Amino acid sequence: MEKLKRTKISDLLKETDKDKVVNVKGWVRTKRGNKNVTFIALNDGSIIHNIQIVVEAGNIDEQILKLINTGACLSVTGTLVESFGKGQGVEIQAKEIEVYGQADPETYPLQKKGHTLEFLREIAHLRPRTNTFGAVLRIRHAMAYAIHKYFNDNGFYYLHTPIITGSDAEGAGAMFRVTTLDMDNPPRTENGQINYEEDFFGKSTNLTVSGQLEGELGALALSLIYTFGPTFRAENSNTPRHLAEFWMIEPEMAFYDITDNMDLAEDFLKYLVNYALDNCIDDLQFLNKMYDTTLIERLKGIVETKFVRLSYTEGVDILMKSGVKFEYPVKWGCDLQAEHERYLVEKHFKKPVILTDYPKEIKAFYMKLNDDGKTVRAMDVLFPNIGEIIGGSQREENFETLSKRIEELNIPTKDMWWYLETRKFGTAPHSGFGLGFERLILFVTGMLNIRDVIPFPRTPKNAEF
RNA sequence: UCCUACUUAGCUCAGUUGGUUAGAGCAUCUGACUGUUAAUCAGAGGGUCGCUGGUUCAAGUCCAGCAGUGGGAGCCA
Repeated sequence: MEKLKRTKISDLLKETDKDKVVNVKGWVRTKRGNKNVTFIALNDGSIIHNIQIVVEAGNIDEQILKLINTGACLSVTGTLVESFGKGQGVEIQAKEIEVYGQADPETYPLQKKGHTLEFLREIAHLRPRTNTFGAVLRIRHAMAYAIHKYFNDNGFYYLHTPIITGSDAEGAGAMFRVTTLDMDNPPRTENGQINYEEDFFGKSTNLTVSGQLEGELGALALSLIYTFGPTFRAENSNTPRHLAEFWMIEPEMAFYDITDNMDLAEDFLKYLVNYALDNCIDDLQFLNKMYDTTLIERLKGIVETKFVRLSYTEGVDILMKSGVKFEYPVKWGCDLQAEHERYLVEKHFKKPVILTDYPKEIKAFYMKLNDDGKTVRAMDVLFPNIGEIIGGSQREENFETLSKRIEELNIPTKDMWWYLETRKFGTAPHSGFGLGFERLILFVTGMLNIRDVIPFPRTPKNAEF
């Protein structure tokens, strides 16, 4: 007899052709019933919904039924029928069940009842089997796909920037060292320093903190590029918004000024949120019901709202006139604190805000200096609840101005000669920004902790899974 | 890294002024129930009270140190 092919539950629930024999495989969410009939809710991760398996007494060996508990993996063959129970449209009348893997109910940690997200973090190897993580991971996938689709459809090329980098002056934070030297007995130079000339690359290397500098090289050849890859920061940050390993999207565009850059960022974010609403509504509805009943409303709001665009100077003005007593007092030149950003986004405007033209002292060396000589063409996109979701700028394309900034900030140029050469040979106005992928997923899912929107979070003191 | 709160059964949590045998709900196990919807009902088992030390006749409870986790801050995406 020909082997019956497995049908995904997502397809079965759409099936209109009833009374046919199908095979379904998945993991048991709940089992209940009496001595005449047993009901099994089966989920295969293809969709948030389960399919109900109905086992009439006598159809399946009782010994096999006994092996089936929450968490067990089954292959079920049976007839797809319209359900005459209330909770579902269709169900499967089981004819044959093979138990692929049992799950001992005494030790299997996932119960039918809800768990706290903190507990689920301790069992990151099993949490994808929960409704919540299934929904988050499917949305995460959809967003990754939508990012590639958006850029591809708009003429951007996907540039793969290196994970291992030889420059340690990218200025975005502390780095993880990459080495093959024997840490117990490293080679030394004459004055006792570790001799990285004997290391794998013949120099000291680290994991990247940003693909931007290499991204600029790509943009100054292909015009429109983006990167989408893992990024590493060895900062001892313990917050619900930071990871030591996270994914970042960094478009870089030749011939874009700061306004073009803002237009792109706004259009891009709206496209992604809209994509989630169009393609992930089942999962969003689940999250909306279980975690945040204003989620879908808020997502729709983002798509329809025009983001506020405001200079740093205007922002400081609003904060000073607000009469609010902040823990950190505001004055022109200070870096804006979380409380300041939150006031502007959540209290004053109640919508996303793009802040521009920050004082040069509080921003990175590569940002283009404005004519006033005091501010740079930076732009931060601030979202409600999340804070800074995008940071970007028009880049300084003038060789002399850039060299002077690098000198002022005492950045070692030895490892960055290649970056500076782009300003020597056919320099061009260009802009770009970085979007933290997990922060986007936080916003789209309504989750509150960044550790719950990446399958295997890397944070200080945590690399178990 | 700083501030702050928390850590008691598999999970979520009570636990009074320091005082006899540390409780509940859910989960698990056993049984009942003719179609259930995180089924229901009855019964049973289940604890090194985060770790180390201290105070005391007596510590889950008070004190100190350490660890882990949550929240806030800084760094940023």
